[in-house]
Amino acid sequence: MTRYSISELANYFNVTTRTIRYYEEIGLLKPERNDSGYRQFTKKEVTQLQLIFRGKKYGFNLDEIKEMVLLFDEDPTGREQLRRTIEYGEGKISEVDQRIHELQAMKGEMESLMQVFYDELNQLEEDES
Amino acid sequence: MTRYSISELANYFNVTTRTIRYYEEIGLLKPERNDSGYRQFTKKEVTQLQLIFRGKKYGFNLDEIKEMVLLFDEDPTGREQLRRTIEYGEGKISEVDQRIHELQAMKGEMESLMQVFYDELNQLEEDES
DNA sequence: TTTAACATTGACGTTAACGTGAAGTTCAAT
DNA sequence: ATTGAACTTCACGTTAACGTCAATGTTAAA
Repeated sequence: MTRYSISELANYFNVTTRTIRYYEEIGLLKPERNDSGYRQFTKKEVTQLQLIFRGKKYGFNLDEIKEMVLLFDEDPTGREQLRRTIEYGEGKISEVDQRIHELQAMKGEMESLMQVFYDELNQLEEDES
Repeated sequence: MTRYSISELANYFNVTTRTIRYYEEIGLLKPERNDSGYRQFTKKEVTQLQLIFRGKKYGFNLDEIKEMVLLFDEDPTGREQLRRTIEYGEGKISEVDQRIHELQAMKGEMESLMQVFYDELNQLEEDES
């Protein structure tokens, strides 16, 4: 199994090592250590970091992201636990869906604001002829 | 023309008056004042605040939002200025579009992560019969 | 006309998300 | 064996985006 050092990951994700250490500090990651105390990252942490940076980019804060990461980290055992996990996960997915819709609304708004400028420009070009 | 007080707007947008004052501090708003120095908000500021809160919700910081607000605030006069404004605006719109796509990707990823839980639950229900 | 609810400007406090040394340890290469 | 790069853990510093007083002025209603 491939192991990565902290600076390899920092380079890959274009962040500093401090950022990754901070994520461990607040419980977002729990990488293994080797005999001398160095962090050993695996594919699992890479996946988690991907989720983290995606989430950050779209306005979720680290506390919300933590909930998501932990959700997909533990395996819920037992029907009831599974059902709760699924319910929570569906809630998060519909939150994302909500954001998509509002972003689309925002885009529409910006486009209609732009329309004013388009009209003005057309007016100017017409006057020229 | 209808005028609004600072607390009317704060109530409407569900923020504190401090927030709105802060937005004026950093140049996001420039409301008129009456004789006694009270801020007088009009429809213009309402529109700007709408843009601000939308933007914030979707990961833009106040500096980026400031650029957008100022963009739709000034009337660019002259062909060249107008063209540059349109070009900039289109860039911003495609940034929003980009975010929409990535959010959709995120949603897809979360759904496939959930699939694992669905399968496990089905497995458990089957075992029961 | 006084009282309560609003407004104003400072100005210092707070929190999230890191930045930035310092002081020491480990490892790979010369 | 030594050097330099990369790692470790403190621990204090920084910035954005407000929160939270304090001291004072304004206004509408009783």
